[in-house]
Amino acid sequence: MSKYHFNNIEAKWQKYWAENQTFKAHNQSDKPKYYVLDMFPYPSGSGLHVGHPLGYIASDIYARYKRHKGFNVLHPQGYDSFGLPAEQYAIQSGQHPSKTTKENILRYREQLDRIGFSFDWSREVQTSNPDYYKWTQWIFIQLFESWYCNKHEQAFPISELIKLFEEEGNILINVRCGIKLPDFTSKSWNGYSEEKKQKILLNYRLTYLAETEVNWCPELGTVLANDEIVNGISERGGYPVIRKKMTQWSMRISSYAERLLKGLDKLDWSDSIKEIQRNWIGKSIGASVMFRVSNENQEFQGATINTFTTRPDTIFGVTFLTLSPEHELVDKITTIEQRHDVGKYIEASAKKSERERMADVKNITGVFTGAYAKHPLTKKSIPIWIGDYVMAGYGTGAVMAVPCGDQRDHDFARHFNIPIVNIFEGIDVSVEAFVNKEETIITNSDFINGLSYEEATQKVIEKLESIERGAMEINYRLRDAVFSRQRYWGEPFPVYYKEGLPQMIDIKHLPIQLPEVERYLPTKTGNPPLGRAEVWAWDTKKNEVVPNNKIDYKSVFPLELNTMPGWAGSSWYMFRYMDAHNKEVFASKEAMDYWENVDLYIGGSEHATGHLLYSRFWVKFLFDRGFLKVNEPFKKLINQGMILGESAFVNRIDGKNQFITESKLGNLIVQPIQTDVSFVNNSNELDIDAFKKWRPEFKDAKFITEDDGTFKVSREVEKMSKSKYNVVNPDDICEQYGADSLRMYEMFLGPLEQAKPWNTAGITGVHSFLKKLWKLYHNGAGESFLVSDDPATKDSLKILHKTIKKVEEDIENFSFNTSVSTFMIAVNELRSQKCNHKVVLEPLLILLSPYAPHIAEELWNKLGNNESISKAPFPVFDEKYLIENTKEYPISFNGKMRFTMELSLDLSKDEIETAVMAHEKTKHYLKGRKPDRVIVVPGKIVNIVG
RNA sequence: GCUGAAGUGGUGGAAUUGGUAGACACGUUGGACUUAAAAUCCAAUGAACAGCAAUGUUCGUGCGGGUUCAAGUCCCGCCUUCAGUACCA
Repeated sequence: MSKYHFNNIEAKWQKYWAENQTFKAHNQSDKPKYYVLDMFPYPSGSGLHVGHPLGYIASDIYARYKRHKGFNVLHPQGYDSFGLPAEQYAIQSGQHPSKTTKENILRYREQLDRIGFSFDWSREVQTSNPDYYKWTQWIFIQLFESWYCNKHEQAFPISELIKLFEEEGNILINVRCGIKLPDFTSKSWNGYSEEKKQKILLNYRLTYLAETEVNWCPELGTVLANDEIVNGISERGGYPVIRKKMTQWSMRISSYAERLLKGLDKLDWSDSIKEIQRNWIGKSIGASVMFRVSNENQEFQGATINTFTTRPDTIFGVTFLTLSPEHELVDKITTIEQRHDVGKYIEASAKKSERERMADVKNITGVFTGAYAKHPLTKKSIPIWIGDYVMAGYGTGAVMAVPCGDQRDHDFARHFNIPIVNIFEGIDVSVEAFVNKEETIITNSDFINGLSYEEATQKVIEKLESIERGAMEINYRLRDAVFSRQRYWGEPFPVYYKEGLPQMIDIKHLPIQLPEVERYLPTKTGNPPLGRAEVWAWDTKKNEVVPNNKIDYKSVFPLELNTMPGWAGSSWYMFRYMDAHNKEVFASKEAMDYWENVDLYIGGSEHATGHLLYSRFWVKFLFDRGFLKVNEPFKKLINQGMILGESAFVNRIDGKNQFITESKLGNLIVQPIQTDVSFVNNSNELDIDAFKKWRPEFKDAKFITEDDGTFKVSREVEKMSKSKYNVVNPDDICEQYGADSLRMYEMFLGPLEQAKPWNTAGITGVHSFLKKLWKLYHNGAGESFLVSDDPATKDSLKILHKTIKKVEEDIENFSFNTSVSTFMIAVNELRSQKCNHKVVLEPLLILLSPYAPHIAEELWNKLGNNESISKAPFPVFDEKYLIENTKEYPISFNGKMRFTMELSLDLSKDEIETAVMAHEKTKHYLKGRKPDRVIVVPGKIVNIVG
């Protein structure tokens, strides 16, 4: 038992940590608190590959470091266990998603345990667990029971809104909510039926049921949120997405747009991720401008088209209006002559999928409505067009077109021969629009002639406000988030329907558990899978879920058939860890007061516009309603980069079952066949026999090899994925090299936030470092433990303190990669000094233990310590060991470095100069010349010029 | 198009923030040990030129300029790659 048997050591300490609950966090402590969190994984069927633990290793290093630094550290882990893949698998296999999920979680746990994380598993959460989603449902109800007041920039209980309606109607409230509903007085409110009141209230609630245009994915049979679509196709599966009108639950995240934007300034997140969120929220300041319709159709004379513009200064350049095809007034204002063309155009554009519309950007299409509107300032009549370059979802779905100042308006005007009016001094706009607002001088524009963009904008807004035809307005790109999914494996809504109106189930009766279904597909009538459940009705007398055949619409009502999206459970889980088993509340006040929010959050940047935005929204809402003390979930965020795989390809000669080695490819036409990377060694040589056995069609394949008989593959770096056969399993690495090697190597690969390719061959470097470390604590042959109590040499102490300083700085800066190098250098130097002194070797283990906890625990134990190394305080850096009397000064001539010279540190500037000029080598380089001047930067450099 | 990040040996990547570019590791080559392999250890390794040699000289951080005694690092102008986003008015 003297060699470095990492497998035994690692198993031993993992067992020890579990049995002693070494990493259990307590909700009370004299120590300062620190909360380190990973984005919890979705437990997929393929298990973990070496890329997944990267962020977990980083957070584990930091958590362990903080413990050494005397913090009470909360470092939990759990599973985001609702989601599409388990359900897709259930559809194919008929197996219940909960079964698959449970199996996958077990497998994940095994894999995670093997890497030696310091998670407090007693706080584990699973979003698909009813004890957990009870509170997801509870939050949903709270959102339903709340409205947002812009005046106070805060959410309030809906009961207060009802009180306001009873007292003053909704006229002022609408202004405060930014909602456009017919006004009513308190008197008429009080006279409304209960049903009408409920319908009105739905327009104010923070989660609401509404017919909205949604992204429908026919292949997946569900709607998708904007962030679940990439390039017009679904993020999962890559299926086409079309626009469809459906009644859906939505979250009024748009109410929080301004606060979500402002809150970013105070967060310690990377600039890039903040910028992504800022762009996604997409604030633009401009004005609304109203145009009255004035067509011959008497009935709609006086209808008003509201437009949004960021360039009010260009208002005198307006020559037409464009409405989106979906605009509500299109139908009303179109003249009888134009009705046919308009109808055809709308039909055609509705058929286009999101993707086609995007691909079609260069094609200018549109149609004239026949109607005209009056310009609010010039009173001129301008035509109203329809064009699908105007989006229904942004602004008001209508634009005032200024062809001289906007390229799209310009293109449209030229295509349809609409006049272009120039309002820019000294600019030619006949070929393209002039869009540089900073250099604008306005002309041809009545009272704003000669003004700059800012001045003109302000004057125009003032004018429009005075004649009540517009106002300053702020618009956000951020849309309300669709919250319904037509799927089985998600949180059921705590909602039943009475007379077509949604009713919340009292929170006393939560959770509403997912019902059993026979199959996981939509019903024949197109209802979601929950439509197949036979026990899915709500009995308002018994307050429980009962069979559907009991529905009488008097006391038993049908339940909601949709389920919640994946981001529901992940939007608040960071608070559940604080008090994971609480049955009364989602987490106790004491626990939340103590832990506050996450100090350090580590996860991928792909969640920038999804999870990271939604959870900020929910936290702000829970804060408003007094359920939370904090209004941001994550103080500091680190986005770890992806670890990529190195795929291998064998090249098949076109049309033949014959493969050719890399170097002989020449100009041959070949098809690269992706092959399993386990058949390929470090020199890119293919194991031909393994490859032949892999697939029956390759059994008789012929191989044109290199001259030495080997066959070389082509390689390419891409995402690690089962379908690319380039997955490396962390279990295999642990088996062969140990978890400590895996942990250190993942850190060593490169900067945490950067994407980098995995190369198993390189792991021997850190692995042999650990072996050398082991030998440092044993006698030369690595036979017996040998650490001396003698005082250490000055040089050894210097190495130790250099290492303390560097490692501490590195961890604080999350430069874990350079720390690993620091350890390697330290161990090499200590070995060359034959250092075996406890005073040096003991602190070294504490430094190393966040990175390689198992070997550190083992050696720590061998040094005679009975407690886990994780309880040891971080070594204190002492500068006195690094102070030197002399220093190597670089001496350069004309900026070119020539040699170094050892000089005493207490020399003055002049003394250094004298010493340098007297040096033999200086004379050699000067070759008798006299220098123009000598520059001495004390402590740094001497430069001789001339 | 817009926004953000980044370009350094054969490879992954260092560089105290303006001060000896290429740390550390992989790979490669040579050597030691061994019957052999594995393991381990040692040495060399940016390029070019000169020299038997120690060594020396020149070039070198995407490209072109600039500031400075001194630039991978700062400034100006480009190029390329990656990521996010997009008829957003």
